[in-house]
Amino acid sequence: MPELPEVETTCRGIEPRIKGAVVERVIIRQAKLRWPIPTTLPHDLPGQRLRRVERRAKYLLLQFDQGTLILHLGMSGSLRVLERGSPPQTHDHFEITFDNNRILRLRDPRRFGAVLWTSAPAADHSLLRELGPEPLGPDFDGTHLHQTGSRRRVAVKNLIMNSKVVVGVGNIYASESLFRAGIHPARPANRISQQRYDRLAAEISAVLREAIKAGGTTLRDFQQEDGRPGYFAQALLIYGKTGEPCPNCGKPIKNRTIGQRSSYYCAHCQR
DNA sequence: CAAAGGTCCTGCTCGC
DNA sequence: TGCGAGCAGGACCTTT
Repeated sequence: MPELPEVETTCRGIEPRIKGAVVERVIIRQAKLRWPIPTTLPHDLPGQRLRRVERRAKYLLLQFDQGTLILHLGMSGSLRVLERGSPPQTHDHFEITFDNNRILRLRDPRRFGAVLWTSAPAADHSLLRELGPEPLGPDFDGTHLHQTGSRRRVAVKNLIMNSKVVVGVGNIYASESLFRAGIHPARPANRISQQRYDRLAAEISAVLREAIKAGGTTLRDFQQEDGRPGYFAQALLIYGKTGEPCPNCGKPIKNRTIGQRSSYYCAHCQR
């Protein structure tokens, strides 16, 4: 799925093409996503102007006159902006047609994504209220990780993938940042020094920034709003490279399951 | 049959 | 014993 860089790429891609436009029509083809898409949207959204497009964690927030549409891409979702008349395909579940003849269309084969509506401030929504800091924002650093990690015994990989600790770090970038920081993914969170957490925080921010620059990582489903893939897959150092030589020491890259997720690491370089 | 980029929810364990 | 925080596992769904 879309991790933070893919959602940010989508956010930046769709914003200039639909911001300021007025909704003409809303179609729900498949309401059964993670939660049902509110059936009131086709009635309530037309006539409202799209004021802002923002990202918080992996949620996209489309702020209209009367409230905010909260979108999540789940594991396999993507959003595209197409011209009016463009025919929908399989797994195209939801779309908004705007008065500038553009369609914002959600595709999500696995249907782990979500489309929700709130008329209150989006930050107060139950899905957003308890989220940790943005990894590219001012409240995220090694001290934050060190403090949160100090009372937990979970593997550090689980710590940084916990959205209450820091948002936006998914399975790919967790492996990448831990490799770059030289920290073993299974190391207990309470057995890592402040100094090493400083390094880890810096690597998390750096790898996310680099991935955003490349338009995200496409392994299979992800596409940018114009249909192109993301190009950061070529820059991955460790993710998905089981058995290949470590780019640092040459020893074979290992793979094991940590917290029910596949984890890639070099047993020699990461301690 | 297993695994794939997410994350909420439930129910258990642990320590005070 | 009770409580809250932390934690593991299950659930959701389709495609390869």
